Formats: sequence, structure tokens, C-alpha cells
Amino acid sequence: MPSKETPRIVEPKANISGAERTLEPLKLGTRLRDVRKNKNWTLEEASKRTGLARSTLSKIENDQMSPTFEVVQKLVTGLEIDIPQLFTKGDLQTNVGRRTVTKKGDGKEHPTATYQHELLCTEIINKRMIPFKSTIRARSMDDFGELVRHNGEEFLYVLEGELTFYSEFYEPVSLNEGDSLYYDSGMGHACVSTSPQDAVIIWVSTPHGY
Amino acid sequence: MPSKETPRIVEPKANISGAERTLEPLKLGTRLRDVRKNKNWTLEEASKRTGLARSTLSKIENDQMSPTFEVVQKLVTGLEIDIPQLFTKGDLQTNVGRRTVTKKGDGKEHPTATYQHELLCTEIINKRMIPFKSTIRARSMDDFGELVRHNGEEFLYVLEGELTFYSEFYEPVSLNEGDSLYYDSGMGHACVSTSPQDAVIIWVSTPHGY
DNA sequence: ATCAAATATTTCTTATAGGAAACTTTTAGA
DNA sequence: TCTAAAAGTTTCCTATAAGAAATATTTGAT
Repeated sequence: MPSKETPRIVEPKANISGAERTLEPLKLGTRLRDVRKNKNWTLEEASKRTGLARSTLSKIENDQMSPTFEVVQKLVTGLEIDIPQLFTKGDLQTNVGRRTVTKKGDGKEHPTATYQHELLCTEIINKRMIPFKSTIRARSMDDFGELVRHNGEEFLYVLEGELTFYSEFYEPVSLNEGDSLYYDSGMGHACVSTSPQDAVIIWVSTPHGY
Repeated sequence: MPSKETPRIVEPKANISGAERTLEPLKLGTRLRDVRKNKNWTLEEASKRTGLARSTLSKIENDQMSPTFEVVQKLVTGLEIDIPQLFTKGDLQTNVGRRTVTKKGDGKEHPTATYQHELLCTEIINKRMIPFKSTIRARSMDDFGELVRHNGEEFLYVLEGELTFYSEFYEPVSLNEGDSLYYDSGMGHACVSTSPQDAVIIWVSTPHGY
């Protein structure tokens, strides 16, 4: 493990000058370079993924040219970037510096007929993700009136037991401890425990309205 | 597996008109024309507001050329367009019905000096959350050159071991198996294992942030 | 309908984006 | 160190974006 010599913290995150909207500075190049570096991709790799020439990528990253919209789209899909982010110049740091811990078992209980949810980190509201730890009490699809639907996406990781994930557009799939699942929660879905003891999972959901 | 009797499903989610992709087709031209017409602006007016030539605007609206990023920015500010809107095109229901499973240990390895990441559910791109399972190899703050920062929020759940979470604005906090943490990742942060064997966590991050 | 005036499109020119390949720099291995 | 390979940059060239001006089209007043 490389033991870097120096400091911690850098760039004190100067500008939270609210007013600043878009345009002007927006260092697209640096931005893209950061994204790519963070994924440990070489220009060659990025080139393959975006379908753009290495040279083109290099020039863009060095702010030596302004890519066409077409190219921006390729960048966005190829590098898996969120477009709005690209335009949001610098950091629209809302929610700066929030942090909260939930010790084991200290979440907010939220029991339903089919699941026993323990909401985590509820001290912070207005989050972009809603995490909870759930025990799946449902034992059959009949326990659900209908498949659940709500706009957004969900990620699920199995901590204990075995469960079957039913959904509107797919065959049911069985998940064991250590398996994970990501899905569009606008698609009807439901989880059912299939192990002797109820399955327990970590569930992270995006908030409704976006 | 108890393949229970049938469906439940309600409202068949009308608009999965197949064709509707994500952002390839995106008719930028028509989109812009709509916006402009809506405001009852003439090309001349739009030209003044954006600083672009009438002819250029005309060509863009008629999909006769792909504007540069620079021009897109001028369009966006000059025409007072809501960026996400511009790109989300039509029904914001892109990504309908996606689902992907990652079995235990089948994630994409992504080693760094300080963490051993296993990216989960990478089959789906352009997600609103990026989940991974990480082994924390760092044993001291010195293993980090500097605190990590990237716009967004992160959720963390400890699967095994013990770790200490360092951050820019808080006292270090110790986390054990079963504990969870939610924080603004724009705030400098770093995790360090403190148990005999490296701590393992589930980490979920919001995109974009590099 | 006819013709101005206003609006939109096309043409023409130049400046520059984007790709291929040459070149330079960095990295890793002996 | 030195050297070879990998990563990144620059050059050179063609295709095309963007502006100015000419042309065409629409609007609306009589």
C-alpha cells in the first residue's frame, strides 16, 4: 500500500456562491478527466467505450476543443455520466457536510404486512437515497395484494437467508446471502423469503419524486 | 421455488413503446423549436438572446447540424431551458423495467491503493445509485494522499470487521458490523480498517460524481 | 388576390471539430 | 539506471459547424 507523504484535504471547496448558474467556467475537460481517471480507464479504454478517437478525447480533456453535441452524448453514455451534472458547473453543493450514523439495531422500525423494515440514517432527511434493513416476512406471493410499484430505482443486497424476487417483466429469481440486485422499482415487484428463517436484506431506494 | 399462481400486476404501465430509447434519438432540433415557439420568440429574438446567428439556430432546429457543446450551453442559458428537461426528452420513463442480478463474488473488481472494490450490478448503466462491496485495505490515514471528495451522497453498511470513518467536518467515528452511515461525499472522507482482518462494507453512491 | 414587411432557410466562406497516425511522455520490468 | 511497452499528445488532413449575406417563404394589410 503506497503511503503517500502528505496532507489530507485539499481545495477548500471555495465557491458556494449560490448565484452562479451555468455556463462560463464549467471545465468540461477537467471534469471528464476526473471521471475517467476515477474509473481507472485509459484513453484507449474510453475510446472503445465511447467510439471516439483517443486524440479527440485527449483534446477535449485538455480543453483544446469544444465537442459537438453528438460527441457529448457519446461521452455521456460511454462514460456513464449523468448529463445534468455536466452542465451544473462546479458543485451545486446543497447538503454540504451532512453525516449521520446508525448503530446496529438503532434504525426506525417500520413494520408492514410483508416486510419488517428498519429505516436507517433517518436523521438526515431529503436524501438522494433511502436505506433500510428489511426482514422479509412474506412467504408467498399471496401475501401481497399486488406487486409493488413506485417510481425510482432500488438496490438490494442479501444479508441472510434466501429469497425469491418476483417482478412484472422477468422470471422470478432466487437470491442467496451475498447476492445483489438492482431494478427499476416502477416495475411491479415483490420479495418472498424461501429460507427456514426470514431473509434479511439491505435495501436502498431512490426517493419518489426524484 | 414456490412459483405461486399468477400475476397480480395492475396498470400495465402503458408507455413502454419499445422504440423509445434513452438518448440516442433525442430530437434536439424539434425540442428547441418547441421551446422557442412556446415563448413566441422569433429566430431573430432567439439569436439576440443566445448570441448565435439566425442561420445557425435555423439549422439546429431543422436537425441539419449538431451544435458544439459551447453552442448548446448558449442555447440553454439564452433560451432559459431547464437542462434535464432538454435531455430527458418526452416521457421521463427511460430505464423502464430494468433489472439485473449479481451473484456473490461476481461483481467487477476495481482495486485501488486503499480499497478493493467489487462493483455490483454493472450490467445496468446510467443508474441513479452505484452499489459496490468493498474491502478496506487502508490501515491508516497516511494511506490516502488526501481525503476523497466527489459530489454526491453515500451510504455505507458494515458487513464484517471494524473501521473508522474520517471526514472533514466531524470527529472520526468507529463502525462495527451492522452499523450504517450516510454522508455527503463532497465532504472529504476516508475509511480505515481497524479490525484484525480488513473490514468489508456495502457502499452505495449517487452518480455523478466522479 | 398583390405586395411589403417580417420571418425563416440556403448558400457561401472560414474556422474548427474529429479521426489516423506520428510523436512524446510515462510507467513498469529487468 | 536503461529499455520496451503503454499511455497520452500533437500533427496533419478532411468533414463539418457557425456566421454573414443572399434567397425564399410566410404573414397580414389593403
